[in-house]
Amino acid sequence: MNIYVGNLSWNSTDDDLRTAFEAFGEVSSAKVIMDRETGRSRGFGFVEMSDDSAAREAIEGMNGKDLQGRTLRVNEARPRDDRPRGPRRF
DNA sequence: GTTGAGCGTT
Repeated sequence: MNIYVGNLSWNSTDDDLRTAFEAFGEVSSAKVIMDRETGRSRGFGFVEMSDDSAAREAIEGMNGKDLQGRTLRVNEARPRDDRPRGPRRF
């Protein structure tokens, strides 16, 4: 189960996400997306959980919650292939 | 020591 987590604080890290979601179940993977060009946080991330039911509980439980002063936006993630990632056009 | 809507580098 892939989970999208948005509205993160810019100093939030992967471990912050993992720790926050491990309260609801087993977190297989947690990652905060950083801007590849600037190296700074983009303010959102993804959490992958093994148990789907725990993931849904985490979504309902973490959505609207507060992490490092920012209100979280939690939802089920979309497939990655949904967006082109090829060479940037000018 | 900057900024604030969104869906990730493999």
